[in-house]
Amino acid sequence: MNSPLRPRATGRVTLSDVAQLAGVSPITVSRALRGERAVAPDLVAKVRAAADTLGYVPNPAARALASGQSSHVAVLIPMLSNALFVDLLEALQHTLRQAGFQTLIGITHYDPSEEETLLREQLLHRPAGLVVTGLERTEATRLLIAQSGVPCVHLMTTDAPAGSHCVGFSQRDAGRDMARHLIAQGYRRIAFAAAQLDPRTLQRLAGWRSALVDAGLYDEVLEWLNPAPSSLALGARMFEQIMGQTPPVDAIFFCNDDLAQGALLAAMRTGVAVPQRVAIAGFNDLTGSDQMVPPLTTVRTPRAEIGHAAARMLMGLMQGEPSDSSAIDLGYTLQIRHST
Amino acid sequence: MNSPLRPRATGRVTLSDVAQLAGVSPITVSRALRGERAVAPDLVAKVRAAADTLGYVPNPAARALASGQSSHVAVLIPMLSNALFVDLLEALQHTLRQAGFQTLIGITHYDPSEEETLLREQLLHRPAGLVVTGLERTEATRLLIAQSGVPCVHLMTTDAPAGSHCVGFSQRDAGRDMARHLIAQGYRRIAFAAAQLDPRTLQRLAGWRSALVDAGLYDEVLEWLNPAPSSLALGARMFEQIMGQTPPVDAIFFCNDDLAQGALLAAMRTGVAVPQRVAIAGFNDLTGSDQMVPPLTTVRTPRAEIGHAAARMLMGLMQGEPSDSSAIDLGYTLQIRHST
DNA sequence: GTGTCTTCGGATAGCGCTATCCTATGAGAA
DNA sequence: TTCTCATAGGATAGCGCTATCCGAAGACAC
Repeated sequence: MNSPLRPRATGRVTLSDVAQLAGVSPITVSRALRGERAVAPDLVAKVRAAADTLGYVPNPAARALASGQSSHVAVLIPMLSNALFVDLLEALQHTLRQAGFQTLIGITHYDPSEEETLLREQLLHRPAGLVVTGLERTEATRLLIAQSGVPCVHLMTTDAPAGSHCVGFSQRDAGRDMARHLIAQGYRRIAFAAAQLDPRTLQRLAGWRSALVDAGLYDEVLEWLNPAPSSLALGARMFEQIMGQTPPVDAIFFCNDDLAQGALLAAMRTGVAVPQRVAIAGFNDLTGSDQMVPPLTTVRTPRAEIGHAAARMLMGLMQGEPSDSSAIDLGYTLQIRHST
Repeated sequence: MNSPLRPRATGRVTLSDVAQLAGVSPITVSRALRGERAVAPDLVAKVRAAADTLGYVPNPAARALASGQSSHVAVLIPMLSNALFVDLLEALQHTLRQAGFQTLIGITHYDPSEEETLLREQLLHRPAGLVVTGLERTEATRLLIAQSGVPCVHLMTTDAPAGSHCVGFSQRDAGRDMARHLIAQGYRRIAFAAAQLDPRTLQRLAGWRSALVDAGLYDEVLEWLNPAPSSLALGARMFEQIMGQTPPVDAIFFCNDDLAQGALLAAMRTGVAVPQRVAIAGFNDLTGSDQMVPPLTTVRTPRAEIGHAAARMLMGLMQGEPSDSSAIDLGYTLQIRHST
């Protein structure tokens, strides 16, 4: 009596097997298992039991083909060598995985055209959801996202344009608050040193600038902007350049901890006393910043929380939860240590 | 005349559209595009042209369903917060992407049972290939890999069991060579400090041990093993513990750069002269190690090369390239700097 | 009792591709 | 000439699931 009708070519347990065992039609099994439509409770139980006995697992490819939608979520982030995004990604993936979604990671290297390429590739796979970083992208990319109809969440920002969804915090406010902290500490020539110059960095710059302008301390020669990628080595180099400036700066706010750590090490090498001669502040509170000598003052950003929140928000959108546009602001905290 | 037969529900360009335009049957299009079987050159050209005009892109789900195989490669690595694996992954993904494969990343957190769970999940998606880290895993995992029939490459190791494929270098030899370097430098009480205690760390330990035994310098109290995850903070803590030991050690070989960097910072905080009072060596040559004060002596490991080689090897296997078992040894280089 | 509406199980028909078998054609051997 | 046999295109039949339409059965009002 063992399924004389179906030789079952691939050897895998299919929906029909479960249906046969449970004594219902395949479509009922599909519905019972997905909870897609009302199915009588006793039938659901019977189907579940049958699925368990047979060890049934749905075939994602078949599901994707029939429904026109995969269980993939494409995530586009600038870099994995930035610990910030690693933490974010782990949180995101963790939450999505529990709901049965696979995470596909694309690394844009801060390049909008690379982002566009990656997005096109990912869209072919009809992802169920999309997570992108920031708001700056090519017009074509924006259009692709909009026209694809795939729910999309933007990371690391809070100013959502109409119809879009964000999770992050205000980079600008964070930059301003750190600058204010330095001003409150009595520093008067506070440089801002940045690399990569991605949009979020520039927002921090804007925040720093507004604080300095408000305090009447702004001077454009205090802006040190370098488009090269961030690294400890670059931080060290920039530190040495900035220290050569006259009149001398008494504090440097680096746009991220990598640069700040490099600067701290350079200070040590060259015997510059921190924070006596010059104060140093960073951004992100990466691992190790608390271990520096002296421990680095920085801005703690809620990376894991952003990841979790983004995942939850996306899952809401994917379930068709209506929501015109929304932004979740998860804030930040100044982490004052001894380098300022 | 515009395809009166096919209302084309989804609106996407399908294989049949291309077939119609090219004036051949769908299966011929499939074959021409994949190069799966001999197709007349002029037909191939015609099909290619038709596909280009229509902007045809294959549907991965349909392909996966029909062929029973997806274009995914599952990659299981222990951690993304370890820069080593980030570099590896980027290289791997880069090479695989060019060949049209999607990379699905699973993070095991150095936990064999988590690896098993992840593998089961991934196998449901019938990946075309599999990349795993190291050789240590549960028996069930090993069996799953073997029975799945999915081509698999093992990273970061060179001693391949029969029928398996590896890309890496000899962790043991690298550990031994660093120990020998320290011995040659005149150090006599050389500690080995390790965290996480994953198999690769233990192989480095074995290498260190053999070098010390050979030199008659081995003493088991020189082994400092801590199962906690590696971090700068832990490196600092271990450094302080080790420095309290009598008779005093004159060199410490840390199993990775995170610990070593933490130790270097701790040395600076506590005013311990490196390398005069104690030499410090690390492993992996992570970014920043050259920026430390003093610059860290370490072992440069070919992470990106391993990623590329693994991708190429896997693609060979996926194309059915016969190969009983193989191992690619990409070596390592001692990176001698001023901390020793 | 009849009509309307809701609820829930099933039949049917694909989703877009590939595996497999089949057939037409022409080359080469006997 | 006749019989292989290799070559290359096509017809057919799914892969395993879900969308969609249908209809039976019960609830409720009039």
